[in-house]
Amino acid sequence: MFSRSTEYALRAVVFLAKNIKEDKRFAKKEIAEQLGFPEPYLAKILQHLVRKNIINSVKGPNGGFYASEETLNYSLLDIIDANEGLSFFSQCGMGLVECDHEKPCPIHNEYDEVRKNLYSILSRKKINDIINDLDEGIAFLKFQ
Amino acid sequence: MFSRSTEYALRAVVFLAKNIKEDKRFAKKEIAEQLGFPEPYLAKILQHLVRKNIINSVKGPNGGFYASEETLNYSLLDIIDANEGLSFFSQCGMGLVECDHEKPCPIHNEYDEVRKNLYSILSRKKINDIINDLDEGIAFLKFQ
DNA sequence: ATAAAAAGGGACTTTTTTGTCCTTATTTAT
DNA sequence: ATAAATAAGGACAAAAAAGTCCCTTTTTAT
Repeated sequence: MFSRSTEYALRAVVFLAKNIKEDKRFAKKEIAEQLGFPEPYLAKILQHLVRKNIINSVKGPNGGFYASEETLNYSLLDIIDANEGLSFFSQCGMGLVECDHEKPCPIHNEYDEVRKNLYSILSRKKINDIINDLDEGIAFLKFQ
Repeated sequence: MFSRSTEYALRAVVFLAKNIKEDKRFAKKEIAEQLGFPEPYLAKILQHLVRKNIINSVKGPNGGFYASEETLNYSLLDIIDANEGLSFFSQCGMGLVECDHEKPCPIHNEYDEVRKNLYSILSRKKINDIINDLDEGIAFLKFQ
């Protein structure tokens, strides 16, 4: 549904948020190993998330990436937006440029409903909620 | 949401179905012009749809591509399936291999609901329904 | 001050998707 | 039979996405 970089970003943010208590910085190498992602590519994605203020980083020895309280307050939609934008939620399902409520394409209304639903789910769900679900054993995320 | 080739396929099938009454074969050139698609690439997609029996073709003078009564009975999901398969509807939103109802990832349930909804919409909606919507002026599809 | 450990950033490579070109096979009309 | 019009199909090219490499900057510990 979303691009691979967005998936990497989602999982990396959740990983960092899950370890927020440790008060520790995670080197890209460690994150890449834990999540099984290609390290240099992950580095790009992490850097991007830092520039967007979703996570934080410190250079130098004992430096690395980490989540802050702010991180916990971002929604999944914020992370998707930071990575690939939100055009997904407005583009016509048949690839038409001219397709809107006035002149809907044959699947406009159905798509719109689905997308609005997804949008609302993703914007309501904060990183914090996900951490809670993981802690309570309602959700699972196998790192490695 | 779906790949560009899938969008091309959807629109090409609707175009042919809309002109089913004409009892005419449309050369790839004509279809490409009407829809504004790159002709050789569209040709590939049309050939593929023919192999999947979704549309028909005849070689030689006065040959071309055309929709049959069978075409009208295919659903949008059938066309998506013919083009890119249905992995979209089973893949985890966070890119996890191990994610199912037993061990759901943090967004599994929400995604699942959205996808099931979309799946049911797309499998119910037949090409015939789309043609009816277009004829009745409920939906619009600007060719060219 | 210096060395080492980290992120930052740019250029490059590979893979996938999209798009093009050219030749072959088939069909029709003459 | 032959020529022309068409789809079929394979090889190639360009663009986009994913992934890699290497050098620079910053920070920390000594």
